[in-house]
Amino acid sequence: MNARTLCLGILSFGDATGYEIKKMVEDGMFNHFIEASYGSIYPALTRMTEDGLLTCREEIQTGRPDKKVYAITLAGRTELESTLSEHPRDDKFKSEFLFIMLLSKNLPRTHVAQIYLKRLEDVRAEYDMIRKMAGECDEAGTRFVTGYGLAIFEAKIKYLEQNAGFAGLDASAVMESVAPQTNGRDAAE
Amino acid sequence: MNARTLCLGILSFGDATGYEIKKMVEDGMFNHFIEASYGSIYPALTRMTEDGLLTCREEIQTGRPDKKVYAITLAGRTELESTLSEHPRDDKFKSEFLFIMLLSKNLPRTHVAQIYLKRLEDVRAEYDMIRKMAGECDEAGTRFVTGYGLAIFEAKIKYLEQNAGFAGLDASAVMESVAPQTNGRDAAE
DNA sequence: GTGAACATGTAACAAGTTACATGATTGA
DNA sequence: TCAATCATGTAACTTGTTACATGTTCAC
Repeated sequence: MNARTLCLGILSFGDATGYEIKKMVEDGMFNHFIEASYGSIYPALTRMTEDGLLTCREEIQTGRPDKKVYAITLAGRTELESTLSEHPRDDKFKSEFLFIMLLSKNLPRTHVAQIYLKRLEDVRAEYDMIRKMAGECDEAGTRFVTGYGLAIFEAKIKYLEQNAGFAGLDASAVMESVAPQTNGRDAAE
Repeated sequence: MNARTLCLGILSFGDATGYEIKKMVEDGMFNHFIEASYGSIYPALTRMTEDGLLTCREEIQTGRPDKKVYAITLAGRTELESTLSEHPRDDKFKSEFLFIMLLSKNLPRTHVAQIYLKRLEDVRAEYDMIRKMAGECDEAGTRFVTGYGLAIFEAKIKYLEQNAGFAGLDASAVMESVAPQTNGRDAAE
């Protein structure tokens, strides 16, 4: 999905600046299945405003650049719906981690174990983030996609925990250190 | 991961042609977490041979272009190990399907249901493919990565089956049609 | 005889990333 | 004082995709 459609879709939920759109795909609700950089967002926004798919109102600020708040137009919604009516392409999944595991027999054991452990931590962290987002969902679409993310990340964590032996780690090494005050994943469900 | 490392990694398992490498990432063991096209594989192979990371022997064939069988050199293995010693980047996951589901409230219901059902079928098909591959794994690395794929795809299928209501589908609509003679996923485990 | 599989390769094109440029404010 | 957050934007670069070019054999 290109940057245009992405911005259009996010703006269909409500007005936003380029900066805010970036935040949403970076640490927001959508981070687990979308990505985009400023270098693709800003040009897309400018271009679509010229094309009449968006309107832009400038909010003057002191001490920092003026905010450009974008809003989707009727033409924009039409365009979005037309794009969305095409069949979605297959999900794209690329994993350097799996590639390394695939070739791990030729790599130093400690290195593999280290990468494995870090990956497990990263996956847990991302899981917790999605979980936090899921708590704030008030709408069917967002609930569905965060639920999907949660389901996949749970499966990843479980698999990594149960197959730690592959990386030469034992069960105790992959146990999650339980945070003392906040209740993590385990207690919350 | 770039096309160079990809080819190097696959060739570390054994000699292969560009065509064969493409097949492996297209319908082989690696298809669920890697992708590459001829346009990136062939130039990478040529370039790396020039760089001394690969050797190439030509097998003359009649009626079709000569086969170029590539083999990794010692320098190639060194290069590969050095690349692999860097920490892997985060997995990349992009889903147009989820994006459509996110925005589905503004889309025709029948269209959403149709896409949902097709996605479920596609995911099941890909699951079955990985499963078939998994049966042929004779080595720890390949077993690990196919197992990982299986775990994720099982989670996807389960989630899609249990949340079919979101797309306005009822339970009977998402039941897998049981093939009469071959035993599918359900019976085999 | 029609399409898929086998087999390699290039060139034009698309798309997005990275790094740079700018600069105030705020919290540790 | 140092890093992060807020805020926008561009240009060079990397990377890979798509489509084209070529041609045989085999199965349906």
